[in-house]
Amino acid sequence: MQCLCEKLSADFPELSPICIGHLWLFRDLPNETLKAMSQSAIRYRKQRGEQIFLEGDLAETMFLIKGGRIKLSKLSESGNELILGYRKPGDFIGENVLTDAGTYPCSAWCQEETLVCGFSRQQFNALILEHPHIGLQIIRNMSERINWLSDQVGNLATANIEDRLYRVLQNVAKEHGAEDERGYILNFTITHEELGFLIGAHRVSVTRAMNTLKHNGKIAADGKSLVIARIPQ
Amino acid sequence: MQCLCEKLSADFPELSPICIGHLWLFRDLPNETLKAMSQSAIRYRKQRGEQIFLEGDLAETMFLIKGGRIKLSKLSESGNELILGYRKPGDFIGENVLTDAGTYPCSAWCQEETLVCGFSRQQFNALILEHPHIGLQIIRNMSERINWLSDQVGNLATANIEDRLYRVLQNVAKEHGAEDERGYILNFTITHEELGFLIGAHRVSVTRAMNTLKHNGKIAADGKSLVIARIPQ
DNA sequence: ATCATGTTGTAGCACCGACTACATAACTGA
DNA sequence: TCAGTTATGTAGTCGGTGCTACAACATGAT
Repeated sequence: MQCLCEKLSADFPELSPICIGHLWLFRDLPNETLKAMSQSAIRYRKQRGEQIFLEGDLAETMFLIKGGRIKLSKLSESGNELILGYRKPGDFIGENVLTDAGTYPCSAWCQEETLVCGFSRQQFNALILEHPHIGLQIIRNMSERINWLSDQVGNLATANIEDRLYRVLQNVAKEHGAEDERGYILNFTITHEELGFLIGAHRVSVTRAMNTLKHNGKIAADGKSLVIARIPQ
Repeated sequence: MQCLCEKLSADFPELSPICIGHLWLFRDLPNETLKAMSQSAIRYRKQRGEQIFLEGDLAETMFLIKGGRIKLSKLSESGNELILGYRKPGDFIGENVLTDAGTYPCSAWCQEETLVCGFSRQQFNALILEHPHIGLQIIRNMSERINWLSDQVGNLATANIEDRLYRVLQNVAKEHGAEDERGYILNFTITHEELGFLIGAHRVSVTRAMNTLKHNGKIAADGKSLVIARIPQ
């Protein structure tokens, strides 16, 4: 079938196979429904550094990430940036369009060139009511997010920066990286400053902690990638 | 219609009107479906201090809270308890039954006498597929939870204990307490130790912070309740 | 009453980590 | 190739908070 994504994504490096247009869950839908649906969605193709939405914006659209990587962050009242996590192709962001409150609780920034597929509240509502499988998919996705956030809360509550850093690196690598016998491979760069925003620590402290982690063999640089050793058990 | 909840809840103090048995979204369902559904669910009535499930348990059941209050907590690797939040009647817990991983990311403890309604993964799946409205309801609920957790992450990342405490108190009171012209009223007791688990701080530090908050007029004791002043703007 | 248990208040020491400041890479684009 | 920018490394000071220890209550059971 005809999906707008395909036109936009002609030269796009890696693309998620998950698409409202040809999602497996739509296999058995009549063609014209599919077409209507996939064409009613708004597509955005954005460059690194651009935003999808900002914390506090009226939440009127939710998005499915087709390709790229998106950073969810918010501002702490001390004015510092605070990273809530990264989202990858196949993930949904901005699901709280359905909440009454109706503003995004965080901002979404593109870390790389990114392709997303947006749905309005009404479209989204209708979509779920008509195709409950999508609801299930979203629930699973949100559940992962809750797990991650719970983990983060656990992390942040333990004082030690070194441990916090190690665990966050593991989580990020587990979710977004590859894996081999040495451990998880994180193959996109995160600056120390960003890591600081992620674990709520000062940049300088991150640098220190990174060095001791390297020194203790818990992490290792491999060209541009970072190898995070699994916890030996 | 006949709902098991009613039998169990004969003498229960306050009960959530939300019930799979007579949820508004079921209004227009045929009576026998309703009956079958509400009777297939497992009901638990538990006392203060009992658990619904434990972190790491195989996640096979999700629950709708009918009455009472449930504390979600986990153990940090330092072995400390860490409270992720409280859930009230009408909320869902254990939604990650749908995740592949399949273990609960946290434990659920009853803070008071509590009545819950449990559904197996299969029941839950079927329920959502047949009645997508329930899916929507759950998505809304999870979205609130994500907001709370995001907020918590923000809180924990800002170093200052006093601010952390104040904000957590506000959030808890906003969600679970009453409200009058003085501010939010928290009418169930949380010990300083619990507050410590909630903000990831030492009990002694909580006591200190509570006193300065009282001294600065940000909070005030009113018998057994706690009045949390709104931020004046 | 008495005891046991749980909660809150207070003090002092030690230490982690925020912060500032500056040096040294590494990268980017003319 | 050079300058401008961004990322990383290192040092020293200082405040916040963890931790231990103990005292003062409160509550409830026997």
